[in-house]
Amino acid sequence: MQEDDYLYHLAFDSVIFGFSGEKLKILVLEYHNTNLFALPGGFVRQDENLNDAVRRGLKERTGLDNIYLEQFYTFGDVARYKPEVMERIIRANEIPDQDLSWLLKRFVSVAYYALINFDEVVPVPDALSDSCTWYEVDQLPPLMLDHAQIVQKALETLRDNISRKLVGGNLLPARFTMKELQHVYEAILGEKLHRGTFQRKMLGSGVLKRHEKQFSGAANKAPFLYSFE
Amino acid sequence: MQEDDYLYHLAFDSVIFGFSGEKLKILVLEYHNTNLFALPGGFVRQDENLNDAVRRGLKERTGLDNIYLEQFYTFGDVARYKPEVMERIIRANEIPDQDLSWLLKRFVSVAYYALINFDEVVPVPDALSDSCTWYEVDQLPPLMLDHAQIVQKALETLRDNISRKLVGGNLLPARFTMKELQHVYEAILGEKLHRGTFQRKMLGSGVLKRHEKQFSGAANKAPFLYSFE
DNA sequence: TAGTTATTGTCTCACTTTGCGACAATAATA
DNA sequence: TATTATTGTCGCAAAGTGAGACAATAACTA
Repeated sequence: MQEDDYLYHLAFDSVIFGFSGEKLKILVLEYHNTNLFALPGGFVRQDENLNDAVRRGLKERTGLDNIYLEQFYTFGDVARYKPEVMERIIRANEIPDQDLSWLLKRFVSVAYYALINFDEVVPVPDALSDSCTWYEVDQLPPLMLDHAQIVQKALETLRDNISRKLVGGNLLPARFTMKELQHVYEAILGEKLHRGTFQRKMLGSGVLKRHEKQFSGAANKAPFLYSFE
Repeated sequence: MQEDDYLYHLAFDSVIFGFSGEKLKILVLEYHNTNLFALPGGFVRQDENLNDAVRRGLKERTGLDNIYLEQFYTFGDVARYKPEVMERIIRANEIPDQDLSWLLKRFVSVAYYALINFDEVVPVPDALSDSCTWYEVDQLPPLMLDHAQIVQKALETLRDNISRKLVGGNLLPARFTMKELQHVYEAILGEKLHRGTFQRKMLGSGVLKRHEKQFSGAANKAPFLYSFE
């Protein structure tokens, strides 16, 4: 990690959403020996597209390519510049001698949210972190800097987009039941939806393909499986 | 304009919308002796919030404070880095000796759109430009770098937001007729709207206050004036 | 002064969308 | 064969939307 490899003053942060146990979750890093929690993020190489840098970061944390990804806001307040926090992280890691002063400068951060299939992922911490772990969005640890605000805005944007873009399926496996899809919507919107109305609207949208039934072994009618497109 | 005053690699661009003659227009700069057209933009000072930098830029171009302003995307492709363009602008201006090499580096640009009342503004070019002029959005001159793409995305975002945020009034004087408001919507959406339906929806939203009538001198029923909130 | 004209505010009517309950179908169990 | 929980779908009422119609009206015309 050298000074000249990256664009000064510019970072990115990713709010990586997953869905499990009927709850919406995001990935959070914990830095070594600091008790600091943060969103996965990174820096942009001199010769790298911003979007590609974010995809590179996602690949490193999740192992996945081809993730649904959307940029939603760029955070550029002076108040988010707290060099003592970065210093604490660097110190705690006893990084070998090199010029890290560029890391102590002010950063503007471009924020993205990603939607991934929880089951496909084994999260990997970055070099400075002990862990990369799923947290329910309403039970997050205290996040450093303005990362709680970033999560908040990601959630708002996701809520605005969920009905307009039919994007909820990215949080599920390739095939899923209507009930599972409804649970995703309910977790994102934070409210119960009417079963009949939900099913009617989804089927009416024309983007769902119906497949064979899923026989779960339960003593009741088996649901169809669906996929998008 | 010194190197250390500004954040490296970071710029902003503003798509400033106005409405006149039933057309949607934006402000475009033309640089001295270059035949280059560009969006108004600028750089962020070391001790300045990103949003404040954009407001500073708007104030300089339009003279207005308290502008309706929204960040909509950050453009960070490597392809938008074309040092020869910036070099051409600098050369054409015969700027006195100082270190301008930072201007020749790659920039990531945060884009905003603003909505202003056309009649309140006398556009002011910046130091490098001959003019700052209104252009109809569908009759723009060829814009440098990726600025045409930025305008396109601004328009899409504005279209998405117009119905959700009741934001159209920012393009009109404090008091306006229902017909004028409808023309704003039609210009943004690019389609004709039904008069009765539009009026019903606007009045039903509850955010319009009705004032005295406007007697234009025409041989017909005079319309009411409205304001927002 | 009375008729004319263009525009405005509102209404009606049909059609679509949405919220919500109900009912038959069905997979496994008793 | 009856029972139970869940699913797919339907029906109905309420709300929202698109499009035409009509009376009201400001100024002009004869």
